[in-house]
Amino acid sequence: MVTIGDVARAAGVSRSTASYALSGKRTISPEVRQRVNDAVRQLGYTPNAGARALATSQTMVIGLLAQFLEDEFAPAMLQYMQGVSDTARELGYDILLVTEADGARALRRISDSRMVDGVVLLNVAQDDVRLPILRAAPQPGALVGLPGDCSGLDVFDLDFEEAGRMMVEHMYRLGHRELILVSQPEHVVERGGAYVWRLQDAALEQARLRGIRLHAVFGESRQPAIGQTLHNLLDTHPSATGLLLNNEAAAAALPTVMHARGLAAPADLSVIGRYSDEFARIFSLPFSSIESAPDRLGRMAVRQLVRRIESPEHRTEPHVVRYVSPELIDRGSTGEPR
Amino acid sequence: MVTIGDVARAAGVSRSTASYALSGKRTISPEVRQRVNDAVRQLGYTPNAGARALATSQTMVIGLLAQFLEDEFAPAMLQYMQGVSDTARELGYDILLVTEADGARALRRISDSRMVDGVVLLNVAQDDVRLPILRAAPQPGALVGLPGDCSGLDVFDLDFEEAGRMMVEHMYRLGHRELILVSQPEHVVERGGAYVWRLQDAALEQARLRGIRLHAVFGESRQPAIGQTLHNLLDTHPSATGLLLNNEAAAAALPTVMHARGLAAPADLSVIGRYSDEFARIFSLPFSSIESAPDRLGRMAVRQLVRRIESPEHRTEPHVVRYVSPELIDRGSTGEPR
DNA sequence: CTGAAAGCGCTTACAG
DNA sequence: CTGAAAGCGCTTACAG
Repeated sequence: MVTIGDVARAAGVSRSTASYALSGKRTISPEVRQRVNDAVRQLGYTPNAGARALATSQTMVIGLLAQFLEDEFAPAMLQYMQGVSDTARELGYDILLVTEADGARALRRISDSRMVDGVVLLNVAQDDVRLPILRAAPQPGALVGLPGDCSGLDVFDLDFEEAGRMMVEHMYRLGHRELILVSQPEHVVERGGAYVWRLQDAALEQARLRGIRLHAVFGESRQPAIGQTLHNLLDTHPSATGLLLNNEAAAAALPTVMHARGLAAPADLSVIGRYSDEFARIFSLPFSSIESAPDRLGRMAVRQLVRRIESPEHRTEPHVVRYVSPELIDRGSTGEPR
Repeated sequence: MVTIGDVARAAGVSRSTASYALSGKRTISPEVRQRVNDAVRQLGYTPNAGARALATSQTMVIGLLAQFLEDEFAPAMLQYMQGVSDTARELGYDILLVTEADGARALRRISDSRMVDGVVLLNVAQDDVRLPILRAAPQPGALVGLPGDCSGLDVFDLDFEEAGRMMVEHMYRLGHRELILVSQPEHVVERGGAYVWRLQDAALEQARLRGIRLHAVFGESRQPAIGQTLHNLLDTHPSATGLLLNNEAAAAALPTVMHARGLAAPADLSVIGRYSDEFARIFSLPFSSIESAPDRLGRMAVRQLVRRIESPEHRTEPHVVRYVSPELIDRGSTGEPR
């Protein structure tokens, strides 16, 4: 391989001068700079990443810990990953993707071996076993998803409480007085998926305030089970006039279920989901929804992470917990109760 | 950070002995080995990846080049990525995920800087601009998807020709004589997505052999456009009794379309798709389908790549082009024509 | 404005 | 069975 020594020789300068000419970290005479640049182009020189990492203690790589959990809706994950990956590249970083089931072990491995300058965690649980490891790590970390204890880490998440209130309030204003809320599977709750109960508790509280009957249930994340569950719910609560979905699989299944029952939204049933616009487009979901903004959350997490990585001042700044405000995208699926 | 020097000091041996004790590359007395292992545990030593890479010219990282193209169905991509990622980890490798739009540039960057020991390319096109770069690279490469020129690379793909023949032949045997084939969008063809015409051409040829009328069209990869296209097709060819889908979005849209038209499979229309079983489960697609085996293809690509990376003999072995034989998974959506 | 040298943390011939 | 030393390819104080 061609090294900086080769470049230096070709340009007739020392290795240090070649290095400085490339980094711009000290003033170099224009002629020398030109000779070095020419040599680089001619020889096709690219710095060896491992050597540079060893010398600078910077890898220019960000670790992305994603878990593909059986009971969560995999396609939704992809959008977070894209937001993280695209933003990282814009800022000059590559992504080390880790999908190991044992996230704690994986995190320790990439952190201890100094493969990464920082870490983004997806699928963060209430009492996530990866957090103590990340806090003790020399690299900064950013989370997408709210854990019970946010100390020592930057946290980004949708404001699920506000999302729950917003769903209920929106229906309330339209005149609805009995609603059904379908959340993610109970497994997700048991595993500590806080967003499930954050939205649900807030929705229940808001319903209580408004005198609304709200039937809150956990639904499967797979077809066709979730479709059957939706049928059962509509059978069991015939007087409910609105449906709230904090469950992508349920949203994807609902069109077929409504078709089968001869229901139209909003004429027969008002519907609000919670998913990304991209998701809505791919699956042509005709329901108004709270935007979950996965790309934006991934982007925010990386931005903050890189800020901490690159500047000592930011490194020691207090950590942030930042909520993305939910936004209701109107796709015309809500109206007055039938 | 704790280095092998710290370990050596704690164990009372030289750094080289500590290194050998850990690698097992020469015989070490049991007591010394024990002392070294104890020191490692006590100090929490993990080798620095950059330093090791510099010394060994091995990074234990595999590059994964994936492109999220507007006109392809993103969720399908995730399954290839999982197959690659899981297999890599099993074999001791991490994944550098690159999703840059300019794949050629990205490939040159990670290859030239020696960030990876090998590369897996997804979304390979007929005349893929990344291939010449990969052939010239010092690292071996494996492709998922068949390009026009396979020289110098290991290639893995579903046998789309056989898949096309199989779809037609299956319908023929059931008595069908007029079929519709919906492929991916024409953009995909123009970009060089060979699998589209490989399946289509083979299907057309088989139809010709069997005296079947086959209407082959390109369909959108997005909702609701693809739904409308399906409606139009069924309107235009009322005497067609079978539908073949080489288009995930079409498969996802079809249940709703059939519902809207009051059609049932296979009573009114026989249907065969081409997608993964995982995909079928997530979206509850009730159609028989040719298994596209993304996890298996990702797995095969990584296995072969690692074989080349790790052994000089395999390194120089002739390259392989390996097709996964299509398998028809019967979900009961085909029968005699109405 | 430039060069010689040390050092990052490993591995691995070379010597004993 | 073990140690001292060289070297992987960079960067960056230290000197001039």
